[in-house]
Amino acid sequence: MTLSKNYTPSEVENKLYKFWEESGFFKGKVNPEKEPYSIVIPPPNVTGMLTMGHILNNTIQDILIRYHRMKGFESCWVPGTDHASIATEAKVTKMLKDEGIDKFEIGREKFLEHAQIWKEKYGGIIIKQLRSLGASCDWERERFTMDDEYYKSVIDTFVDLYNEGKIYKGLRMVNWCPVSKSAISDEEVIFQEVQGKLWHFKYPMKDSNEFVTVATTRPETMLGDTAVAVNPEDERYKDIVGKKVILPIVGREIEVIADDYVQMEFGTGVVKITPAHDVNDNEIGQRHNLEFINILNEDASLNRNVPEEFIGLDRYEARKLVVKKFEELGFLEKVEDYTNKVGYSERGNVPIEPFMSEQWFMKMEELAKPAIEAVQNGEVKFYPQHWEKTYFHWMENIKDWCISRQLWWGHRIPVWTCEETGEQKAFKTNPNENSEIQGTWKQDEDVLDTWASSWLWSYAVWDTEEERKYFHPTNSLVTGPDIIFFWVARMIIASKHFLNEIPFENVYFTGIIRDEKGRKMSKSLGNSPNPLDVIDEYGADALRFTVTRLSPLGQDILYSNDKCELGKNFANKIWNAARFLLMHKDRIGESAEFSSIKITQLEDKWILSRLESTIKNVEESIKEFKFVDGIRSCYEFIWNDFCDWYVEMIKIRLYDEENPKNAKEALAVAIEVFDSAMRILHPFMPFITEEIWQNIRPRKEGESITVAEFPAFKDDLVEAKVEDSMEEFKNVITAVRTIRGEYKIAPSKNVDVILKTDSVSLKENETFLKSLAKIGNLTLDSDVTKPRHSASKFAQNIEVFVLLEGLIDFGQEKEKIQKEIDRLSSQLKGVEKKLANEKFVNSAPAKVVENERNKLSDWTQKVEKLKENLAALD
RNA sequence: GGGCACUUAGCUCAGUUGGUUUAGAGCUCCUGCCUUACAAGCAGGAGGUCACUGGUUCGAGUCCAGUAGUGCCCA
Repeated sequence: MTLSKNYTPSEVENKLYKFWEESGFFKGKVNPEKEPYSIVIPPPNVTGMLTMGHILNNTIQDILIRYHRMKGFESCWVPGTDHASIATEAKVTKMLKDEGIDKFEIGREKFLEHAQIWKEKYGGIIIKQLRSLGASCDWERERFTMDDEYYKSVIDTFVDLYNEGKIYKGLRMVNWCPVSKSAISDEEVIFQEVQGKLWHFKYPMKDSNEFVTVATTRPETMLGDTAVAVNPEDERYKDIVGKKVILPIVGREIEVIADDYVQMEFGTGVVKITPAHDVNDNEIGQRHNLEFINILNEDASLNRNVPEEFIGLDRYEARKLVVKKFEELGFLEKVEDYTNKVGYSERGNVPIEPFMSEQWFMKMEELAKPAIEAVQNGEVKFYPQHWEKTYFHWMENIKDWCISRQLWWGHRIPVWTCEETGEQKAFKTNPNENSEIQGTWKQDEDVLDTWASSWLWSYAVWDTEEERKYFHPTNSLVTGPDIIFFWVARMIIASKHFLNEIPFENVYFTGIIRDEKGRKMSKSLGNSPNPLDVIDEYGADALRFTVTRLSPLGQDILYSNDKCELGKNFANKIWNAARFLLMHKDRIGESAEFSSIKITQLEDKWILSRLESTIKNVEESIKEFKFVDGIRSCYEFIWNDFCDWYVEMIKIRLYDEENPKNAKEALAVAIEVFDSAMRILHPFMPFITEEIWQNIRPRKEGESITVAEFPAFKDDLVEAKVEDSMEEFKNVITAVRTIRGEYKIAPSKNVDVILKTDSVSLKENETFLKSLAKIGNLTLDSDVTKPRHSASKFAQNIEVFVLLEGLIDFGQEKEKIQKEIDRLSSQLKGVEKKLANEKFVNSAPAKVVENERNKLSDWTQKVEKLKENLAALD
């Protein structure tokens, strides 16, 4: 068979993925014969598209799952998406609006129908996109957080917690998103620095000509002020505490109160208090029994609790008008530029409003305890471990969770109120359809926070109880640290509370993919490449290789498309190595049977030894989640060991016309090794390894590398002596090549070389030396003096002399030798100093001291020889 | 204000429990090569007082403290 000179990923990737999926290699089922290995995907937003973040995240999951599949685990990777209440509802609302349909006019039922249609049509694109990355998910298990079964689990969970008394309704201050007209969680509020103003307003004292000056960044909220506060320690204001102030514009009398919260240094030391529209003011309001005046509608326009002319104004219009009024009244003292941090709604991308509203809350403190322990005692391990600190800090200061959202798309809160009796109760099924339950019941209008559904993900995705028991706890979760609170912590809480099991043993937190300048990738910056375009251009394997290679444990990644060259070049290198083997196979005919070959050649022993070390490295790296090390190890083995050295060495045997057996055996070993290399690399680069694996040897119909055995580490094949001999060999060749380079000897021209050594191994491998270093006459002699017309170099302790009659530049040669003498001498001083230090000799391990002694004798000898060589040039 | 991380070659990063000659890769750069797998390649080379200052130690890129800078999280 002939392969094209360059690897073309597009020609193989789709074809292979189709083959894998149709063959059902990715399916996981309960199999008592095998140990399970399971992963649940962090469900991407159903409205989402594949981003570079997903690429990194899912590549790592795929490495884990493919590796364990090959190791013989019953592996199962469950894919799916979440329903993303706010994001989806916003999209559907907008779509309807564009069609001239108002959400509220059509009502809840109709809206949900539209949403469902939208989801079927446009949702979950990302799941299809993951296939082009090579992700080996069990696609038949694709889950959605609003699937019937899953929906039921979420509702059941709510009802159970409700009945345990863990859920309550309360009037609280929440983060209100005026765009989605819903509460959002603390975690969905993004603080951004904003260049704003600090307005200084004068409030007149009642029955006096005095004023107090307050500073604010949000003038419109003054319409809801119900107090003015000073610090009780503040001497300046001691006498006004308890007095009344007339709130300008509104005309309300409000009191001056004293509270520790007020910072004397900030502004004038007097602050306005708006208990219904500021978190801190809210607390003060509670402490001082202040009136809570809500001045906002759900869309952040002003409601009827403000003077006539403000009613219905947008909050920012109202701000302008308030400032204008103060100016007119002469109560605007000054305006300063001021930078402050404003909370923005992650979804609506507008400033949020602290807003008093009736919401459902979950009591978290008790629930969190077992989840804290699970991480403390190592049941759940974090990689990198330092994220534990963040986890503990949040968990130990956990606040009650606002789980209601004023939306329709989601799990509707199953709390019902009896119209006749007013009784409130949670039901797992509609009480109106249950003849045993009396009365007419009306269900709560709100839906649950999306995370209150995805927190069951680790265990609610399994089909049956039997399956869950087999696959759960899952083995590893791979996710971003940005959702450590949203999701990771809550999954641990849910799983511990409901099953008394951990949801996963390991959590691997990926880094964040940034652009070359270190900026986060975002739509607005336009610095976020479309992964599908990257895959088209470079291939999925190249992209996988690149993100893995650039992604040390827990570190952010500075990514740019051109870095995929690295992976593309590697893929091409592998491709050509395979091509090389196949070309020789065509020429030579069938190779020998590997198992029948007696391995005697140095390079064969060496490559087999290196292969084993590589297997060991890769396995350890996967175990420790150090994927960079694993892929680096593969890269070095294939490129440096196999291609640069091994292939070059076996060429001599492959072209051995006199003894065809040599060629067949060499090819057999090479193919055996390469076959293993493909299997080791497969979890990282699935496509190219499959394509080559299929071609390198005859395979049966339907056989696949995805379910082939991962090479088992065989300790006895690691041979230190062989590796040492090979190092010596490589060093000699490099020394000759370096001299050739220094003296600009044409690559086609042979040189004569003398090696001052009695190395048996070198003697045995003379042919290779000659071939790889382009040597004409080669002499190995332990008892030789430097020929005058030669350049010399040390290869370890072997002196290498390259005879350069007529070419040698004595001046240059002397300079080089002198430089080397100087360098070694200074090194020697350090060693001598160490060895002269009694403390060192006494307290350092014997091995280390021994090492230093060896250095001393080696280098001393070398320096002597160099001096001799130098003298010989005079 | 509190916490977490990071700082090693021009760039992106490795560097295991402190001890392996000269702190390693890749990219970039320089030199020479279309050598019968690969120019997306081959061979060779240059390039670093490991952010700074102290400390612990016989010995520090590695451990500790402080300083500076960068990034993120929380308030």
